Amino acid sequence: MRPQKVENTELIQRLFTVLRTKGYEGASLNDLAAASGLQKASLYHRFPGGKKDIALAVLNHVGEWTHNNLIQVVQNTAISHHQKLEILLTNIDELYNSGKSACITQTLSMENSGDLFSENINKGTNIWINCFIKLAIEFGKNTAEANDIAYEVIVQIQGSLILCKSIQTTQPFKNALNRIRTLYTS
Amino acid sequence: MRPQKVENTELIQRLFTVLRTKGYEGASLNDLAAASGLQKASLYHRFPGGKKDIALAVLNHVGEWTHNNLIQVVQNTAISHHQKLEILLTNIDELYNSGKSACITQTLSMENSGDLFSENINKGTNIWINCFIKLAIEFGKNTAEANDIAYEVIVQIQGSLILCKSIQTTQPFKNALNRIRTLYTS
DNA sequence: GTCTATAGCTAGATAGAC
DNA sequence: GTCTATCTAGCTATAGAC
Repeated sequence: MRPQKVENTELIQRLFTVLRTKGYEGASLNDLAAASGLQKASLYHRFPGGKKDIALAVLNHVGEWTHNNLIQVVQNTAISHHQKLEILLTNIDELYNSGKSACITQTLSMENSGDLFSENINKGTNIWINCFIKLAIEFGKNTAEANDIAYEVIVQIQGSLILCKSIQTTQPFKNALNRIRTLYTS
Repeated sequence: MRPQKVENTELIQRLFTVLRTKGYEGASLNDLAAASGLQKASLYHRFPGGKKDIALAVLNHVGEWTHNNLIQVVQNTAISHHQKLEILLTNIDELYNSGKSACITQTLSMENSGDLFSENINKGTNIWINCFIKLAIEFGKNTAEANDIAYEVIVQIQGSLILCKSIQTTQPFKNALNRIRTLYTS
């Protein structure tokens, strides 16, 4: 076989960037091809199902990120829950570029594209929530409190990202991360 | 002149519904025409600038809603600030269909469409924020507190709407409205 | 003011050479 | 595995009758 022009992880990373900024309908195959460094037809070779497959691969990639950067941190028995919280906040800050980048969940949840990915997004969101519940339990919260905290974490992240884009500053996202810390430590 | 087949406010209301659910790129002129009850060419007569004009008219309509349902309530000298808060919460609940409908700000802020509407969205968001600041002042908060509360209101609304769509329940939005009440009354 | 018809283009997707 | 060339369908937008 011929050698791959662009390595798989790098390829998906580039496609991820386009989809999170332009959205599913807004990102054309020309956009995706240009950003990926491949031609359209080559993208179809890598993702036979076309644009839908590309988006699913990107969502899958985000799932792996979650596993490596959230789940494994919370499951790590070698560090304290305070350390876990700080690592999670750092990783989330990095994922969203300190508030400069949008969340792929938001850009793939319009009605047209939404039907294609809603199940995927639903599961992904619940994985995040369970992660934050588990951490809250470690902080000594009871089940009801832990649930509330976890949902509030998602609200803070998603809401602040929207606000950052709307008023073009990253301050709300930084505030949100601090608020999340307070949810656990108070 | 011929009579209008669809009255202006009603027309914009219908177009608003399509854009908030499908987004700017996701809503085609065929979609917009079908939902409006007019043909494409008739839409161009009403909105000579095409799709962009339609979206701007919809945003303008939301601006009027804000004026009537938020600003005027806060400026009303005949009612207490507690009453104002409750009326605002009721109106917001209605605007977003108790958490079932998305926010137009979110659906029009992708990169492609975003450049067209970012100034409009920025201004609109700031009007909401100023509204909530003013109310917080009436509740006896100082300037810094009032600012924090106002930004937090936006985060709660936007974040909970995203969460509702992601996990397909409206509970987070209802919780958000209660949390907003607590921000003011505690 | 609304309509049918259509222009001109770009979208997603495929065929086949290398 | 990647490419150029191309297909068809859908898109935004316009022309012109009523």
